[in-house]
Parts: sequence; structure tokens; C-alpha cells
Amino acid sequence: MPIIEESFGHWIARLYRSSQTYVATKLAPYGIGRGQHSYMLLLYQQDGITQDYISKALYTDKASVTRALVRLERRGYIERRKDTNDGRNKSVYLTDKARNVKSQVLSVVTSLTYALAEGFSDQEKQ
Amino acid sequence: MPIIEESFGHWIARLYRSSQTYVATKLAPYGIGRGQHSYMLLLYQQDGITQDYISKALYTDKASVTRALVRLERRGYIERRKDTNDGRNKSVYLTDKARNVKSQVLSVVTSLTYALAEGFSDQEKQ
DNA sequence: ATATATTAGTTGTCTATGCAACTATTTGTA
DNA sequence: TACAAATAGTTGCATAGACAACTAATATAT
Repeated sequence: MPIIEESFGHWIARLYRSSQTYVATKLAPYGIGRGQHSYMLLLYQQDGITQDYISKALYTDKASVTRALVRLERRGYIERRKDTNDGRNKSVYLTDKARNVKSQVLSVVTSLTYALAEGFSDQEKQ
Repeated sequence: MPIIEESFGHWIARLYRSSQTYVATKLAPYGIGRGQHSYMLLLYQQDGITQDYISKALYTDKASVTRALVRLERRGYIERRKDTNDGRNKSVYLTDKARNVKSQVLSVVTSLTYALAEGFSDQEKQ
């Protein structure tokens, strides 16, 4: 009977949207959009990677990658430089400004993961 | 070390985006957008509910509800009628066109739920 | 009974993201 | 070597969704 409740896709969508709202609120003071924290995360882990690498690592369309990085660059969190050995590539580097907010960004992700994990245990029991 | 992989939010985002793509592809032939199938689902379950009810049931902003329903209405899948007893409400009714594609829409949701459930067992083991 | 508050819906503006078409660069082949 | 194919990135266009400000209608309180 309750078709919606049994739709896994619906739960995913709800979790996704509420996560986005959560991240947006927490990162707003830094001028980091909700869609950009994944890029920061990946770069904290591995600096100097190409956009194409990022696109594959995050399973995100390369057009979206370009746009997210342009925003981060405008906000001063990253720099993008065309590779000298292969002019097709642009490598992405964190700035000091990004390194200075590392612990704050990570704490948002950690708290979100924690909150989601809790919610999940509950649902899983249903 | 692999910060990204441990971010639950990142997994939710990936699942959400791939689900959206899946649903979009499957429902494209019917002219039903990926964001609209939840509304169909809810209405198959309960016809004649108000937009406000839908907004709360789907945990979705009422502005988004309006827009999704306008699209479904333009495609001929629903009708919206102002309530006679309370002029603030608009109740939403499925059309025959919607009832005719019920099994197809439900099968998309079922197959998605199935696919996601599979993926989840895998991940959960990590 | 009228003024105020609440509620339902709409519209404006913004971010995020996908696909397709395009450019620039490099690689591979005839 | 020159031309074709592949690769990386950008831009155009579309959908989806959030928040805030607004309108219209009903309910509440004075």
C-alpha cells in the first residue's frame, strides 16, 4: 500500500536533499557551496590532480567539474594551471586559504556522515 | 586516508545522481521528468490530495511541488482543482492518461529499488 | 465586525548537474 | 609528414530544487 515508503529511490532523494541543505548551511560562512565540498575533500586527499581525474573520481560530469572548480577558484580556494607537458590538462591546486579551513570542512563532513549513519540504522530496521 | 570514500554524503550524492539518470532514461518516452515520478507514485497511492499534503509527504519545498505539478498537468497526467470548501487548497487528481501508465511507472521504481538494494548490500559490507 | 495572523500556493532568483556540441591539444595512422 | 581519432576542457541549454517574498483565502482575536 504505501508505495512511496518502499521506494528506495525516494529515500535516497530525501537523504540527498537534506544532506545538501545541511552542508549548505554549515559551509555558507566560508562561501563554499553545497556542491563544492566534495572537491575540497578530494583535493585535501590529493593535491594537484587534473579535472579529468576529479571527474572520474567523483563520478561527476566534466562540465559540472569545470563549473564547481571555477567557483572555488573565484573564491580563492584553488588555482588551476594548464599542464606544461600536456596542454589538454588542467591541474588543480589548493591555496593557503583552502588549507586554513581544512579542519572546519572536514568536521562538517564528519558530522554529516555521523548523522546519516544514525538515520540509516533506524531505517534499515524497517 | 581516503577521505572521500568514507564520506557518507558522497555516497548518497552518487546514488542520488545515478538514480536520477536511471529514472530519467526510463521515463523519457512518457514525457515524465525524473523529478516527477515521486508525485505520480504518491498519487497512485492517494488520489485527490492537496499540494500542501504532497509537499509534506515528500518532504519537498512547496515551490518545487507547484512546479513539478504544473509540468505533470501540462503533460496531461494530472488535473488541479481549487477546493470549493477551502479556496486556499488545490487538490490534485490523476487523469486516465496517468492511470494508463501506472504499471510502467511502478516497474521503473521497482527495478530502481531492486538495483539500489543490491548496490547497498555490497557497500554495507565495506 | 473588523483587524490581524495563519495557511496554501505562486513567482523570482540562485545553485547544482546532466547531455550535447564545440575548441584545443595530443596521439595514432596512412 | 599530414590527416584522422581520441582526449581534456568549456559553453549552451535543460531540469530540479531550495529559500524568500509575494498573493489570496481562511481563521482568530479584540
